[in-house]
Amino acid sequence: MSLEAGPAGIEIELNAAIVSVHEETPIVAIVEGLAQGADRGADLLPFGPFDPLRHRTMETGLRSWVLEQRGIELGYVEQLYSFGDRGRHAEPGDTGPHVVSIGYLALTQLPAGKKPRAGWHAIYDYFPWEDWRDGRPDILDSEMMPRLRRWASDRGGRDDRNPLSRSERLALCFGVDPAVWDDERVLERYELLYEAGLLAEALRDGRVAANAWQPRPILGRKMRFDHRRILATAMGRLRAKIKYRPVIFELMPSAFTLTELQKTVESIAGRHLHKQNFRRLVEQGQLVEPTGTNRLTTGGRPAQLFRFRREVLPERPAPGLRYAGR
Amino acid sequence: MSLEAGPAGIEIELNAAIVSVHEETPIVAIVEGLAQGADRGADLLPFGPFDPLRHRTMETGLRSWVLEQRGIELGYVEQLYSFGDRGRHAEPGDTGPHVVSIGYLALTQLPAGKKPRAGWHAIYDYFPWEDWRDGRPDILDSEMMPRLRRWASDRGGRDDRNPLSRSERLALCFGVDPAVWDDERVLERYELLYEAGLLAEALRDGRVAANAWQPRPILGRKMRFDHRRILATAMGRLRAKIKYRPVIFELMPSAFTLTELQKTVESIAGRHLHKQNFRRLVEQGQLVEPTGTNRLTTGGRPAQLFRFRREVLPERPAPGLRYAGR
DNA sequence: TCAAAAGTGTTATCCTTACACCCATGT
DNA sequence: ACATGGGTGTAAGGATAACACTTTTGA
Repeated sequence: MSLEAGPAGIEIELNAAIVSVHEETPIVAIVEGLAQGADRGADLLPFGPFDPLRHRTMETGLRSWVLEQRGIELGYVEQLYSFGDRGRHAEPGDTGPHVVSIGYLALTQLPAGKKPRAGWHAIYDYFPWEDWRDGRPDILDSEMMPRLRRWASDRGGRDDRNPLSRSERLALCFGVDPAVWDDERVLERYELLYEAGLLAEALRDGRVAANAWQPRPILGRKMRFDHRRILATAMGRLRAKIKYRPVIFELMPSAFTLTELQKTVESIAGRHLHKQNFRRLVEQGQLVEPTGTNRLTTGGRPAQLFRFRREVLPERPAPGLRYAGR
Repeated sequence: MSLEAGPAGIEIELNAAIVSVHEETPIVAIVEGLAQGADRGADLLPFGPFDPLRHRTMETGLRSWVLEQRGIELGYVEQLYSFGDRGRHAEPGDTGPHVVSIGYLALTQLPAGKKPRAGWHAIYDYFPWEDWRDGRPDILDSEMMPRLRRWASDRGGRDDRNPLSRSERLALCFGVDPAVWDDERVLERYELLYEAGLLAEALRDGRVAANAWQPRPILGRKMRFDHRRILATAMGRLRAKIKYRPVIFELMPSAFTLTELQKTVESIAGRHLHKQNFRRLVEQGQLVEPTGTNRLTTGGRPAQLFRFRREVLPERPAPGLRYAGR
């Protein structure tokens, strides 16, 4: 897809974080270990060029090559962010066109009953600190917090251009002291880890020199370039969005039990929810309606099956108000 | 900035919706009436190319030409969205490189006491239906709703690929019947108006033929290309954001009264807020602290002056929760 | 003393959180 | 019968929404 665009030519690369949930595990479509150069062996998100001659919009372009490459017909697709950072993408000595990356979040269900083979990977393998369903992840206290605290007290704890001090940011992102862990801040945590030099990709970008006190700069499974950043953006956006838009149903089959729905939300949110409150929320949000049938294979009492109630969309103003009416 | 990139060459255009508030009126920086071709006489947002050879990131590029062009040192800057639609930008017969537009929201204060002369314009002149501070805008019932209802019942009220019917979308966007007016849906309203052919730019894009029953397709002040769309995105994002991030203080001087703060929020939200509830919100959100001084020129009882309490950032998880703890 | 705007007090209501408990099935 | 998950009732606490009222200045 190299178009010989001259020294300052620009190419658009579309990157897709295609998210699904399989057996209570959020997974993402990847291309395994094909990255070259400094990122050899790292995973990639599916990506492709935007060719304005073939596709009217970037989203149709993305849908089309995802279908070709992976055989996936995407439903929900949302643009996340565009990056144009020089040096981020290029190999040393690279003279090719400059690449602007545009990240997308897509949600899909796996073909029912199909086990995700190669081509998918558990998202929390890339962000082990984000899954609190079995309590606070050990890696936080054993590997991360000590190094982060050292980073926070380094250089006077201040960075240029940032109104917050390093330790304020640390507290905010990682829920220290008065602050609490906010599951939506996936990207902010990723960026702080990147700045603090705790991620492999920070080294390859030459952003942080390998320090004596940072012997193991690799946290989580390796991923190429800014692809892990795009995935972090996707997870943060998804966690935020399920709170005020019914996107979770993009990840559900057409009929499901309330427990299955809750488990799916929990897998995305990375934490447990209170059963009854969750049910009340779903119920009084009028998000679902019973199908009238039961699931008998629960291992206990049979569970009612529900379906998504599309009518909520025109009905409710979408929760999430702050300042109130008058 | 034309780089001769070949037939399929791509250029990145950065567009800035630079928003401020002057005397309870939200305003935006514009370039007046300089658009050419089909949009002659329409206003433009400030824009400039992204040159990866000069700027490491797109945001620094944007900051730099905004400073050059307008002498504005931007504080808060946020990327909104990237558009690559073919035909949207080009003149008929155009053979130049394809342009991908990236929209940004920036917030700034006017130099104190300075009247915004040329170069700024009231945002609600572009979206007269968005300002509900003096009650429901007349234009809705006199000009818009009749035409929108006709559009909704046209063609069986259904569009391909959209799960909602036209009248459902109309109700949702414009607060018909059970639905209420949601101030955040600025972009959705804009897009619906565009689809329904009520905006001048829909005609120029050839999307909607001029119909007999649509004699006046011009609502609001004219703006070039997709610039009004970018501005709509910016307003929607800003209205949403002030509810869970303290960005409103980017629009305030360093000291202000609570009433001034409320008026500023109201000007952005496009509606009135309950005085006391607003104060309680600010107070128990611990967003401000008294400076100890008063403003005596209120026209009535002097008002306490406050300043933004930066410490809220590390303290509060940022309001806006949906599913709850445990 | 009166207009104008700042700044409370108080209540009804709803939503959130969490407690504990009951129900229907397979083994 | 009992283990296993499905499925409720209800009450305490807090946030919200709306009432109307008092205070302090300038003219």
